[in-house]
Amino acid sequence: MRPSKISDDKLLDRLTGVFRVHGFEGASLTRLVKATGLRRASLYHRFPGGKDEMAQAVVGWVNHWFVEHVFTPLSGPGSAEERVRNMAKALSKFYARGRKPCLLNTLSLGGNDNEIGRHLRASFEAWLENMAAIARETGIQPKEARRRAEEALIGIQGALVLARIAGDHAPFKRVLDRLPSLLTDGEKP
Amino acid sequence: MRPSKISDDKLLDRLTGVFRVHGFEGASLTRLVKATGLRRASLYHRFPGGKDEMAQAVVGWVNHWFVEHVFTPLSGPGSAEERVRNMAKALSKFYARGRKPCLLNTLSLGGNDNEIGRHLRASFEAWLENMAAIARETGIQPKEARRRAEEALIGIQGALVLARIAGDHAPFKRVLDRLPSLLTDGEKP
DNA sequence: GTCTATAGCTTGATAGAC
DNA sequence: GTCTATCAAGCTATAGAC
Repeated sequence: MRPSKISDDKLLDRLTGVFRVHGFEGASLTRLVKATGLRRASLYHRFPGGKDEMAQAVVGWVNHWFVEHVFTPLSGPGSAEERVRNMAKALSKFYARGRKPCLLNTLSLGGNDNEIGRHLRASFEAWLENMAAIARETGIQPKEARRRAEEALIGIQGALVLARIAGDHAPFKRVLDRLPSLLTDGEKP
Repeated sequence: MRPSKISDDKLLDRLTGVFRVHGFEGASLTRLVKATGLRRASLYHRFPGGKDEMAQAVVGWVNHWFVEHVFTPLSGPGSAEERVRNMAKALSKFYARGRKPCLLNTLSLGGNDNEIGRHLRASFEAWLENMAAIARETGIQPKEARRRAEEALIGIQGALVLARIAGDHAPFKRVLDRLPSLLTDGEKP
């Protein structure tokens, strides 16, 4: 077989870029082709299931990125506060300091009672649980830990929406900066 | 001329329902036709500018709804706390207690450096400013008032995203319940 | 594995009858 | 003001050469 023009990793990265900005319906084959440098038929060779499979691969790829760069460090060595700071750093990178939208948000457009929707929900829940876990670890009661994890996720998602609509990226940074105290302190923030 | 099958108000309400769920690209003429009960050509008779004009009309209509049901009560009679509670009530209705997405979020998909994007930004800014104003009114310093308004908007938008993806509408209610203390108290929440 | 070419459907939009 | 009928352009997907 011929050599690949583009690695799986780079390919998924480019596809992700289109899906996270345009959503599923807006991610036309034409846009995906332009973003990857491959032709239609080549994309279908890599993803025989078509656009659906591309979207699923993208969700899996992003989820894997989160496991590696967000969840794993969160349960690794170092103080709880330090680990949350590392998560915030990773998130800042993934969202380009508020300039790139969240795939979970844009891909869930149009309702998500489908295969992709289930994947999105699972990723979302894993993220929530990982944040709640580190909160519990610092002595916060389970219910309150869950509440704080939800508040963290709400802040992140809300700030990304605000960044996209208003073009103001400062609130996103503010939210990230507050994560350590939100997720590790024993007192109400 | 023949009698209208559907009033302007109801028509815009149905169109809004499609745009807020599917975004601009996902709001196909077929979906708009099904939602309104009108045929393609009839929709074009009402909106000669096509889908673009429909989306703009929807944004204007929602903005008008907010002016009437959210902004005006916010600067009306009653205590500041009471007025914020009324806003929360109106928001709860507009978003169906977290079950309906925000038009500002879904319509801003794909970037908003266009005519509609400018309208979205203006609506968003007006909302922010109206919340900051009531905060200032209760003695909060301008900068802090702005910060609180942003936090309120972040909470609302983030909770709506969480509701859509996770299917959990409790956090949205929690955010609304906290609005009065967030926007009117003199102390940090 | 990538390419050109093409099929078949859906989209946004319009013409013209009533 | 609403309708049927129709168009060109865009869409997803596939066939087959290299």
